[in-house]
Amino acid sequence: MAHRKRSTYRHGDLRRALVSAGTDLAREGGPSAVVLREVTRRAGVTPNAAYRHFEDKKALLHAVSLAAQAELARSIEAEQAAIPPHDDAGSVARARLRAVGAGYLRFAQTQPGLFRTAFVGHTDLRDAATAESAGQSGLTPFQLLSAALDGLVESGVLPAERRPGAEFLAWSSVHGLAMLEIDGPLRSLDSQQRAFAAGRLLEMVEKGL
Amino acid sequence: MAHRKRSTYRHGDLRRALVSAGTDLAREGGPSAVVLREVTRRAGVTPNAAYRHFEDKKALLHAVSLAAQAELARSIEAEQAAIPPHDDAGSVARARLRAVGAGYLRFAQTQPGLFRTAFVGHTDLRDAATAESAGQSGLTPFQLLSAALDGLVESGVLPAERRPGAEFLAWSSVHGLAMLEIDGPLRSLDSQQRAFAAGRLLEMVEKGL
DNA sequence: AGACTTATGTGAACACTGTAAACAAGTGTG
DNA sequence: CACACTTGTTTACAGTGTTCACATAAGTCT
Repeated sequence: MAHRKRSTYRHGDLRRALVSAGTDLAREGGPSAVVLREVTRRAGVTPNAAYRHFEDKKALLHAVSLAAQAELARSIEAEQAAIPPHDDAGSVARARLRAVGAGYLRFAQTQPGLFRTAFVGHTDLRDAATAESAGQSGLTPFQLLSAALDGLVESGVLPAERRPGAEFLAWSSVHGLAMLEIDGPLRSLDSQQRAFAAGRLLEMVEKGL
Repeated sequence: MAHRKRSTYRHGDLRRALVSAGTDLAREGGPSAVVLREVTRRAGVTPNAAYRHFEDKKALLHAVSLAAQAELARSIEAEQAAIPPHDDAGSVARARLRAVGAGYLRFAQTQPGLFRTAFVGHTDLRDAATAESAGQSGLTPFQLLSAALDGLVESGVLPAERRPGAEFLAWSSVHGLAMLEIDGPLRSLDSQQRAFAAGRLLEMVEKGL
C-alpha cells in the first residue's frame, strides 16, 4: 500500500500516510529512526512534499508522538477491558487503576520504540488532552489515569484530600519503571523479575498514595 | 583552553578533551547536541581523530553519558552532605534516602541536558557499578541509593524482608518524576508545584516501600 | 466554459552529519 | 639508528534536513 506508485499527481491523504510511515519507523527503531527522507520514501513521495504538511521534521515527529500516545491509550484500554467482575465497587476501582499501570508497562515492554517516541521532545500537558493522542474511548493515557483515580475516590478507597496531585505520583512511578526497563539500567531484567518489580511497584503506589 | 591551536602534533590528552567537550555540548543541548564533528572542533582536532579513541559516535556518547552519571552522583553527594545532625539513627537514615531523591531531582531540574544524557542509549547495570560514573565518594548514583536503603534496614526503619528490589521502586518513582518534569507532560509546572510533587513522592516512597 | 488563485507536488542545490581509506608525523624500542 | 606503532590529517562518500524555484492538479469566480 505504500509502494504502488500512484497515477494521480496528488496523493490524496499524504499527511496521514506520512504519520503512518513515521509510526512504523518509530515502532522498529524508536524516535531516532523516524527520519524525514525515509518517511517520504515510504509514502512514495519526494522529501520536500512533507513540508506541505509539516513545518519541520520536529513537527512530523511530534505528530508521530501523538499517534504513539494513542496506541498507549489503547493498550491501557485493552487491559481495563479484561478486568474480571467484582462484587464491591472498591475492588473494581482498584483493579482499574492497576490496569492502567499494567497496560502502561506492557506497552513499554511490547513496543519500546513506540513508547520512547510517545514521550520524546516537547509533549506538553496540552497534548495530554488532545484528541489526536486519545485511544478508542476518546481518552488520552493521562485522562485514563485521572479517571481511574477519580473512581478510587468515588468508591471511598482514596480519601478526597489525597486526590490532588495523585496523577503525578502514580504516573511518575510507573513511567520511571518503564523507562528504566527499556533503556535504563534495569534493561537486563528477565520477564519474571519485571513482573515482580511491576507488582511491588503497583502495590507501593496503592499503599503510599 | 579548547581553542589555542596546539603547537605539538600530538594532543596529549585527547580522549579526555573529547569527553569534556562532549559533556559541555550535552549540558547545553542534551544528548542530541553531542555531535562528533563539533566535539572534535572544540578539541581543536580533525573529526577522524576521534576514531583513535572511540569506536563510534555511539561510544563517544556513551563515555559522555558516564561522565554525566558521575555529575549526578556528585549532586546527590552534595545533598547528603548538607543533612543536619539528628539524634536517632533512624532519622538520619531516612534523611539520607530523601537526600538521594532530592539530589536526583535537583540535578534533573538544574542540568536537564546532562540528566537526559546520563540515561541515554545503552546504559547497562554494569555501568551503574563502573568507576567512570562514580562521584567524589567513589559511588555511582545507583550505589548511593543502595547504600541509603541499606542504612534504612540497619537502623531498623525498613524490615529486611522488604529490602530486596527496593532500589527499583525508589529509583523508578524519582526517575519517572524527573523525566516527566523535564520533557514530559509535567514540564510546565512551576518550581512550587515541583517542590510539592517531590515532597509527596518521597513521602509515598517511604510509606509504600 | 475559461482565467485566476491556491494547494500540493517535483527538481536541483546547499550545508551539514558520520565514517572509511590512505597518508603523515611524531614516539618508543630493538 | 632503523623500524614498528600510535596518533593525527587529508580526501572522499553516502545520507540527512531544509530552501528556492518551478510544475501540476483542483477550486473558484465571473
